[in-house]
Amino acid sequence: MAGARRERDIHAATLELLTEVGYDGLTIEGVAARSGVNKTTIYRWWPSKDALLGSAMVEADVLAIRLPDTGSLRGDLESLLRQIAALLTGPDTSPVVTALLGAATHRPELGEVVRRFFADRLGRELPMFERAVRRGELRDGVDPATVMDLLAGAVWVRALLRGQPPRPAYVRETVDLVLRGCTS
Amino acid sequence: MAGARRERDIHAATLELLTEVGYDGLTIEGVAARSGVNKTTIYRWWPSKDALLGSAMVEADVLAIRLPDTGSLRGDLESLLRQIAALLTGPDTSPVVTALLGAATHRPELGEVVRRFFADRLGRELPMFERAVRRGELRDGVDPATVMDLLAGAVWVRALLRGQPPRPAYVRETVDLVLRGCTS
Amino acid sequence: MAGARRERDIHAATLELLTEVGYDGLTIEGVAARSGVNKTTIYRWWPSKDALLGSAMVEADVLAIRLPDTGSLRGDLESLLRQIAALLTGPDTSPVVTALLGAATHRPELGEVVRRFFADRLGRELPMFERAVRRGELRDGVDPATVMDLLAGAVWVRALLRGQPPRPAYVRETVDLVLRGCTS
Amino acid sequence: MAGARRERDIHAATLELLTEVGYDGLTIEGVAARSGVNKTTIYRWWPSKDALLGSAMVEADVLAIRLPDTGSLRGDLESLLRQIAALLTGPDTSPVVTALLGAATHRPELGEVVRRFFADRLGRELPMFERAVRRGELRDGVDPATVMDLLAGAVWVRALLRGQPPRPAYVRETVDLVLRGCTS
DNA sequence: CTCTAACCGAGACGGTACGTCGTGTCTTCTT
DNA sequence: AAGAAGACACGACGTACCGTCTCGGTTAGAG
Repeated sequence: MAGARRERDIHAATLELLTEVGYDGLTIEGVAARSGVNKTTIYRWWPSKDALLGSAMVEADVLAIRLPDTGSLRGDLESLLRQIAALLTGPDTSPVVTALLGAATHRPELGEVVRRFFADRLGRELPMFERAVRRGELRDGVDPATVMDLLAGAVWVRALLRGQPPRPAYVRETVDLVLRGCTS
Repeated sequence: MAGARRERDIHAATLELLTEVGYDGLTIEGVAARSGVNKTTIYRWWPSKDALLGSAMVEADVLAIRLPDTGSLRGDLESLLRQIAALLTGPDTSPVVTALLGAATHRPELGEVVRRFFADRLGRELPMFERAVRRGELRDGVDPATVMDLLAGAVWVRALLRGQPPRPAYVRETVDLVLRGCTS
Repeated sequence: MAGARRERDIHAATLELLTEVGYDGLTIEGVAARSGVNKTTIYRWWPSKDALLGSAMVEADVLAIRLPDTGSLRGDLESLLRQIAALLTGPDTSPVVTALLGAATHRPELGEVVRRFFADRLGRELPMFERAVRRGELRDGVDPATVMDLLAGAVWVRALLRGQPPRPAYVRETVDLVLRGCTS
Repeated sequence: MAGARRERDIHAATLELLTEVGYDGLTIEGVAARSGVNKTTIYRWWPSKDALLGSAMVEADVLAIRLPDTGSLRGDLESLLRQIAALLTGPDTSPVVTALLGAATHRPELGEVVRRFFADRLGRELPMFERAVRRGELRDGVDPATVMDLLAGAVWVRALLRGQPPRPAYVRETVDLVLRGCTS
């Protein structure tokens, strides 16, 4: 049963190299060399580069988001969005996150990791919306998932497809627009 | 200046292979074999797989969107979103589009293609918003780019990150939510 | 000192595999799998594939020759040669024997096994020649070792280097030629 | 059509390494490194280690034998045998020759090389026997192939299986014995 | 209607990484 | 004491593409 003895070393090397050389520059041989482990050892435990990346990311909790509780939905959403924007643009996190999300579109293995993560995060965000409903900040019939799609999607499009880091003003603007739609 | 005599063949083979075997399965050698052209001929004209892909996609106008004019902003936006959703999920288009957008995150060359495309499309969408302003469907101070970020981003997140094809009801819901925010 | 408890199983598996897949196809891992023994167990008792092969062959007495006593040197030699030819060409024995003799040329360990075997067999053949001397079938000054070199060598060259199985007529011819030289 | 540009380098490296590290120590990667050629280049032209070895040996004419014409069959045969003995025991040639002959027993590809060589050499030796017949040194009904089998086989058995280099006295003894059988 | 420049095919190559197999070693746990 | 179980470093395997180079042909438009 057991598992790889040097798993931590291997995961660490994987993420280091990912940030340094990017998804395509990342090779199993490179990870082996960096982690001081033999190539075959990696193949023993992970069937593919993607599987390795996936487990490294899960273990490292790369996409971790602190769930805010600021007292208002507006504050909570702005906090969330700023964190997402930081993940997508921060020098440390951006290579890893974009690699993951980029590859997820054509790599079933990583797609699954991402889907699981999004489902899980949505579950953890629900209380935020429940608090908002109790405070009367949200009219009935608004699906939290849709709200998160809109806001996270906007930041994502801005940062990665338009190539414009989402600044605080932009975050406020999008949250404001969506919140108006959620109350009116 | 000129250009490759067999450019059309090569572009066609590129897109065919892209849909068949995906971004990573796509190789210059494969394109050469499929298009009946020698490998060196491809290298003569395109410095990289991404450059080739980029030019093939531009030429094929893969991301083409018909700009609607339905008489109402709601109708226009729903039409746009449905088209985007179709691109992201259609059996013919999805492999190409996701390959492009996935690779764009870590491939400067393709990122540039995407950014240019988005900027251009936004420009072509502006008249739609100007008509809406004239019709009084949009309060002042709403940035069309932000609206498109929100809506396109939501569809994108749904389709590619959550793995749930955006159905018509979802499209209506998001447009409704955003439009409420645009008028209130 | 002791010895492996499962030595017989291991030896059996070794020879089976040798006949099935040949010298180069024979692997320690294969022997372990076939004999139901752990790889480390084999390494505990034999330092190398060759050592294992050597001991398996010695134990199995693969090169065993019945020493004939037909009443005449001609009959004795023909009997011996036929046995050698059978060893070199028989479907069961040939893979083992040729593996051993082939490897002996560049594997000290197996070379030693072979040399010991040849020396031993010569010793057991000597009485045959002594009987012949007593019967006056052999002039003085003929070295039995040379006679055996000539005859065994001829069969060996035929069978393995020329790729022509030595037929009975051939055996008779060579024995006749050498015997003429031994009496004249 | 063409062929490998660096064929000579590769063949040279092959034979050098064969003498230095033996048949089993010889690797394609080693040959590539020694010859300054890339591994794939070797695989482009030779499907296996054996094929490479075979062509290297054919080209190098490793088993070359000068055909003597001393005026007597005895002289011719002694010359031949001394050459064979030298091939089998000389510091330069022995590794190559024993590797070839050892591997020939279980490597079809090399077996074919050896068989072709022996057939060819026998053809070139025939005139020697025809001269002997004309001189009356050979009775009718003696097959030259058998004579060569006996003599070459004896030297071979001595050198490689008994591990005793065949000295001149031994060569004379075997030739004498066989020649007696050929005339009586 | 040629001639010349642009383009192409072919063949060979050095190179990186792949994913696999087998080696021989080591430690720990089980009879 | 012997063996089973599992992890490992290591070396080589044979393969796929990469990107580059040289050489010799083909094509097609400008003179």
